[in-house]
Amino acid sequence: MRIVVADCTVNYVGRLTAHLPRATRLVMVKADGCIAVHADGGAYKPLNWMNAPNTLTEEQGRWIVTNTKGETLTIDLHEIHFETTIEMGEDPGLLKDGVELELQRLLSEAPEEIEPGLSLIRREYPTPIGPLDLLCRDEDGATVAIEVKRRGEIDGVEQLTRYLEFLNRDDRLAPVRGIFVAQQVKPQARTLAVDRGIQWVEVDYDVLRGAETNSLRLF
Amino acid sequence: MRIVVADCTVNYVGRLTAHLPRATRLVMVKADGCIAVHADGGAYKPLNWMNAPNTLTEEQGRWIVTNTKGETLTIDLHEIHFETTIEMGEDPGLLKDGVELELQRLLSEAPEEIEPGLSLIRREYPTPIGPLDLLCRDEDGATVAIEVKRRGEIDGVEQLTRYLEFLNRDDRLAPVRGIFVAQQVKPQARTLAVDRGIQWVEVDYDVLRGAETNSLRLF
DNA sequence: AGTTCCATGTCGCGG
DNA sequence: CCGCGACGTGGAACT
Repeated sequence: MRIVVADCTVNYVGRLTAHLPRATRLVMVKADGCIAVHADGGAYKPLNWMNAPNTLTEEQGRWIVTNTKGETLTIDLHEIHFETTIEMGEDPGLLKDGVELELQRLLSEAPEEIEPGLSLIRREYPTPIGPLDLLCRDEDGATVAIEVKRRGEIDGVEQLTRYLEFLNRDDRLAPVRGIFVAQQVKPQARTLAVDRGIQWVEVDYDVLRGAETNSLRLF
Repeated sequence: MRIVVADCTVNYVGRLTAHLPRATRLVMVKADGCIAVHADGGAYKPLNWMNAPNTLTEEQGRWIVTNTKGETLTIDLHEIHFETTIEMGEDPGLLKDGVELELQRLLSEAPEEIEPGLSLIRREYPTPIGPLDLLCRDEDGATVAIEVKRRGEIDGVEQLTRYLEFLNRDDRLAPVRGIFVAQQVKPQARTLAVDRGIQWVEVDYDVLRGAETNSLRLF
């Protein structure tokens, strides 16, 4: 990794046009070739950047970075305050736990947390427009399509609507009703869901994990 | 800005749980207090981070960063290879040009570029599911709902469809027809729009800017 | 390569 | 501060 702190002017021309007036900033060049220009504030996002793969051309005090999509990042280095290059080696990578897939797994093991009497038919039920998160049966034997999100927004309701349209054409399943499940369902998503005749349910991640722990304790 | 290159182990507990095994990485602490841990690859996004505002506690070889939401980032620094602190001063900020809002503004000032005879009723017209970009009246006095995108894709057509559903329930406005406007309308979006009885129009950003310049020249 | 969809999304604006 | 939508969204998984 190469680190340069310098007074610089930056211009980006590509999906939009952006300009950075002269100031002191950190320019970071990673081993994969990606470049980021950071100010001393403003969260982790750089002011300007160019992802790999790209081509870096170094002229007299000017770096020109281009990619295959015809985007260009030009960095004029007026005065370099500091520069170093450090060998870091491969990174073993990040381990994550607690994202949407995990929520789906927990719910597939405890569908009654969504609605009493609900039982799982299949997780990731395949349809021509993609897999439905959970296909269930309710206590009356009717089919229920469930879309799981961490945060429930309008997009998710649209997605479930498309699944329902398709599933209701299958005579072996129809009529199918939908439940939109999320840790938090946004007001607009609620409005749209109700308008479409879709129920929405909020679930608590910690409660679900607790439920799992409890059921494991039974063994 | 403080820059530390070190062998480190990192743990994040918050919206999810994440763990980084020991390896050499760059730790960046900005003036506003935000912290980012970068590997030597993987685009501009850090492996782990904590935005400002937060509290950094430094113990013996261990940094503990917490924020008001109860999230915690723990960085164990096993061996520091390099460290420096640099004063950068305020950044004058980024100047952008060519994004959606600008396009919407230009069109609100020249709706006839979308369709001859069109006049603006209101920009950002409020509806229960969000603001409609432009509400207009055509030369016959009929209401027209307009959704503006930089790149016209299916999502945008879906969005306009939802607005039309709601607007057409309002007797003071109905019947309302829709026009989908973008610099470029993708084939799939065109198909869906036509299928829904929605017109689509491509506009040229440079022409719109030219139109603005011309109208300014009249004064 | 193109498409779809998640994300500790982040960011900015308006209520 | 919350809600909402754009973003040079980025990035990964899958076709």
